[in-house]
Amino acid sequence: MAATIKDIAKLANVSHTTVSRALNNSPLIKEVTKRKIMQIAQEVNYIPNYNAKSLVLQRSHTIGLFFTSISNGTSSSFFAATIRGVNRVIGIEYNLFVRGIDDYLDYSSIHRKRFDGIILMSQSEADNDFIHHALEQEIPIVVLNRLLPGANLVNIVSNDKEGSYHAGQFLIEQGHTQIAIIEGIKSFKSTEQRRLGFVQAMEEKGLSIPSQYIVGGEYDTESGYQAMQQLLALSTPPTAVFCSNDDMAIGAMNAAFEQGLKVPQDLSIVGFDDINFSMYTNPALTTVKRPIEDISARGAEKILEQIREKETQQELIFVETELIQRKSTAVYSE
Amino acid sequence: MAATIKDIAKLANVSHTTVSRALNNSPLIKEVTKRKIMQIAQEVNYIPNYNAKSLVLQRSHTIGLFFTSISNGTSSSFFAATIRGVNRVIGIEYNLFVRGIDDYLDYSSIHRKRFDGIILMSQSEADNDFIHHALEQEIPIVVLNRLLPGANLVNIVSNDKEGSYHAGQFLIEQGHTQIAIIEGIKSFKSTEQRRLGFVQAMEEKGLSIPSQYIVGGEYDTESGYQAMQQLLALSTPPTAVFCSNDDMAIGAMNAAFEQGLKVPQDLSIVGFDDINFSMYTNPALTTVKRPIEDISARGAEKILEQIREKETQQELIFVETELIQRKSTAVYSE
DNA sequence: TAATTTTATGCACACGTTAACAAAGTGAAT
DNA sequence: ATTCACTTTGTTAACGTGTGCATAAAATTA
Repeated sequence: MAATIKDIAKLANVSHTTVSRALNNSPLIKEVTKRKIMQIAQEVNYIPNYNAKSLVLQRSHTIGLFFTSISNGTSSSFFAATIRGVNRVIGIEYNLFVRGIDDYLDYSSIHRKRFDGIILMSQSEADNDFIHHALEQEIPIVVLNRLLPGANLVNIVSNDKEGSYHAGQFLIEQGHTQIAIIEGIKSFKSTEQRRLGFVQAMEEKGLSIPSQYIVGGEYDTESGYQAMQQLLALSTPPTAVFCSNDDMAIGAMNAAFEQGLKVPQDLSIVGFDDINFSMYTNPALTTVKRPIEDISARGAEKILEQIREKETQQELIFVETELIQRKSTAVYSE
Repeated sequence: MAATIKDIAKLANVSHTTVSRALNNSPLIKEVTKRKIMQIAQEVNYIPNYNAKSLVLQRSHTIGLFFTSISNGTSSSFFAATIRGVNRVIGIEYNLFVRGIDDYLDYSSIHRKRFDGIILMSQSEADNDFIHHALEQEIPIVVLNRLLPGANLVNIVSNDKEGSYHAGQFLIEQGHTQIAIIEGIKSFKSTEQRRLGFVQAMEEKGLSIPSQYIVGGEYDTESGYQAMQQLLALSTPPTAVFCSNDDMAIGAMNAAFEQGLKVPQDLSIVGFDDINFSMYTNPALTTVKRPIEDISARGAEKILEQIREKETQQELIFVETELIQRKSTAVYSE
């Protein structure tokens, strides 16, 4: 059915090698022949067989975009932004392959022949095995979102620690002293980074954080809701809460409303990420913006670069975060 | 580097043919040999080369998940839910390939050899060319989300018309008579269906819809916000608004708040989709639930079925929608 | 034991492409 | 005209796997 280079060869009265060369624009072929062959290829609607190509060239034309998990702890907006960013950069000559690491029982199917390169949106230390495997297989890899100091790969991360430091600092500047934090999934690196930045801001100003003011969440809305309920049940509830992501901040806001509290008059709330909806919550959410889509796009550029240049580079790229002040925070007043 | 069946053949002192058969569990091979070969394959950590396999078997082990567009008009939650649903069903022996149709200038690279099957989350009539192309290439395809009557494919759609009919009916039952609709992207089929259902509800009760009460949006939050501004600027603004999706409903709510209106006391708002956040808006959004993830999962099951049975079936599956009553709607009171 | 059937294995080619090497053609310099 | 260099094309094998057909080995039957 579908035409092959051999079919074209017959029509053009040349060998299939010549056709192959012509189509790959090899300088070995005379211009006239080249044009004739191109012409015929057009006419028979020739489409190269990528499996054959991949087999002989030992390349897959596939880029793997992996997440720690697709179903757990990856919010929709985060997930979508990542794919959008990568998709923007990767041309259609590449297959874009999307999976969660936790779908794999073992990594034997992850190897060089199947992936020209891997982009990993990494959220958990549990990914280390996967990364190790990829490096072992000598698959070019860029890891996004989670800092891996010293590893021989391209690493692009947002400066979460600094971001949450600014968030904490901001709340203090607003006169708050009773400030709580709702954390993300325990095993996620981002959870740790965001706590660290927050704690640093507190300590610098000599504020202590009672242990009841540090409460765990799961990065989803429901868990933010529950965490806030917990905080509000305390004998001295906080006057401001820093949430480790926007999803939880939205849940937290709801819990506050349910108790009849007003945000920001009675309670200030800060989120993290600046997802699409943050601008449209009521009140609009003050949050730390983290440019996921850009990070992903840069990751994609980097992986293409590595594939082109056929050498793995080591690089650490920090992307800055930015505090977006909206309406969910206010100056503390007794 | 990586072991091939020939390597195993040498180690086992058999031909590569025997190895191939053994690994494919052919009944031609003696149990003992089979076990021996399996054993060795394990030891050398054999991984089949899918390019070679695909080349000879004429199958790609790839399932394409296509969207009308990845960047325009596809909301994050919708996008993520779709991928989650498909991902849940498709085993890791398949490549899951994700792309937007609008990334393609022409469809020459979409052919049988490259895709065992295609799942299309279709939103626009502009997709018809693509569908036609797939059918022509005899690629098994299931189309989700958009009704294609009579086409020779599996078609899974939510009953949007009925859903919005119920939404309209509900608002009328609440005593509203001045009801507006904020529509989605013009070229999207869902836009039409949702309008149709809504209009039907109105007409059945003898309510007319003034043309100013039908206002266009783009399915994103910002456009819902603007559309609502438009409505509120009218000399007689509506007392209830049906929004063609939740994203726009959230934008609309914000516009209302900005004008000092209270939802639902001054204005009732209904959305469509029941995205994650709908439960957490303030007030929580009354909306029509559409089970995207389930639709996608069923689509994935269907495509696998078609691939297994090697015959394209024609089937139309309707998935019911459900009105979820929350707090953004109230009985009309003058 | 010989003939026949059944079972297990191997040979050789195919899938569609690229590439090293060989060969033929072209033109210029001697 | 002969040699040489260069340009263009063809021959052949290779990538890793599956399969029709031939064949060898084993089991069954006569």
